[in-house]
Amino acid sequence: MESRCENCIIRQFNSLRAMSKEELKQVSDSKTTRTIKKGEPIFEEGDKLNGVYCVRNGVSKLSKLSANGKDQIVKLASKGEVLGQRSVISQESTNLSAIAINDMEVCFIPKESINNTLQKNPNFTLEVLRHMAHDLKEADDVIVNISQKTVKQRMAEAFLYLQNNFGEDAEGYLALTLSREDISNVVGTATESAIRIISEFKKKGLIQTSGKKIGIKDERKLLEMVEGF
Amino acid sequence: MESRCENCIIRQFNSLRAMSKEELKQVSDSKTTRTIKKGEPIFEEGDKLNGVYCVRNGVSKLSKLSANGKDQIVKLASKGEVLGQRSVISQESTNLSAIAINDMEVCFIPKESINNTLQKNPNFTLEVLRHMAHDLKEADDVIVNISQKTVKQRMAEAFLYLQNNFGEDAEGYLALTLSREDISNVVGTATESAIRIISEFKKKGLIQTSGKKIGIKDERKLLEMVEGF
DNA sequence: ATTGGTAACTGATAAATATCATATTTTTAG
DNA sequence: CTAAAAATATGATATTTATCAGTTACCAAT
Repeated sequence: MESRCENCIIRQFNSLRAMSKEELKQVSDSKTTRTIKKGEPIFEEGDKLNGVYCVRNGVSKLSKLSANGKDQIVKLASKGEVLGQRSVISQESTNLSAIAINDMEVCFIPKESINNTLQKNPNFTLEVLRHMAHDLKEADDVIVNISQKTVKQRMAEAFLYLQNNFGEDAEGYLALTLSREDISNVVGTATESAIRIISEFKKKGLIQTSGKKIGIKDERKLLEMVEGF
Repeated sequence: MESRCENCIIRQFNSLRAMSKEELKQVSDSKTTRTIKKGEPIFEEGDKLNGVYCVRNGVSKLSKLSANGKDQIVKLASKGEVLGQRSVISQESTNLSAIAINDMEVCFIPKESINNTLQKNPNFTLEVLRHMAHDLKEADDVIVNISQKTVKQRMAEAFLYLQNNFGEDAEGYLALTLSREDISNVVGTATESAIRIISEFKKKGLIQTSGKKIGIKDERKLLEMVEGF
């Protein structure tokens, strides 16, 4: 049998922690759990969402496809993140696709449960609001980064970001392994350019690689590079 | 004497319309009005804000300065927009500066009034949340635009944006006149590049200029350019 | 009206980045 | 295990964009 939201640890990381016992019970009764295989979409750009997805396991990329077939990854979401919130709140179709980077387990919560709580529980609404304020700040920072930093700086930043947010494995490689293409889509550059810079960083001893895995060897130099030295 | 918020038409355009009579009265009693001259800041990056600013007149640019002295304009805010909301909600210092593009009149509303209402009036909170969801969506779109479109495409888009959001004057020039530097900071490019593209568009008959004023002559071609034809 | 300062503009060049072609390695499907 | 497909890698080149240098136009203050 599926576990109940009331006992879910994940909840501690997101706005659902501001729900009352009764509200959580309702959510738990209406939720369904889904597994998504690596590479499969949870939802796609333009979809009308009937609820939100709470990530229990795995990582999803939120991205938008352009006319020329490239897509830009706007955010990487992992355990505890709630996907589709914005779309449900503003009652519009999503502007982003959510695609699994590795195998995932998510809980689908129908929008009625969310909207209901938004109407009645100011604490919950405020919590969601705080979360969104944070996301907005981050998005603004990304805008400034992309337009003011070079590809090399953004690559360095991306590795540090991955280290800070997803950690490292026992051998010192980044715990979240992205394809070169995904890396280039996070950074906003051509795949070949990303690969070239990886080679360069490796040659300079800033990082090490093993297959597609990447490990940070000289954090300080990477940081300096981000700052523009 | 200053006008009262209860009678303020501006309010219709922002989340303050969700306030109750009593809440509005409190806001009105605690607010102060300020005029800001063209070029002057309302607040600057890193400031701790003690409240929000409701724009009554004029236009402000929200931007962030980088180490190398360039700044990126993230948003243009005009009549009805509330500045500093995010910062007050997340209780952090602002990550953006707000600088007047032309002479402005703004109402300062102490954060206590806002926080108080956020705690007590779910409708208001929800309204603010909806607004922020919209801003976040726009920010995501900007990210994708900057990374996937050429400078030329973004320039074309900027002119159309200015037309749609600020309109035209009697002679068909964009009602909001930005300096070439501000245009380049919206688009995220070097000032010289922006100027060059303006010259090119003019030569091609897409726009016309008169001093620093710019008028759109061939909207359809600009649109096609944005789409990548 | 003159002057000084700033913004707009233009050309030449350099630097950054994308694209195309192709080789090599890794992964996947049968 | 092996063939085919996909991902990674690298070189050559083209394109885009930034930078630097210098000129011209415009506005503000005496």
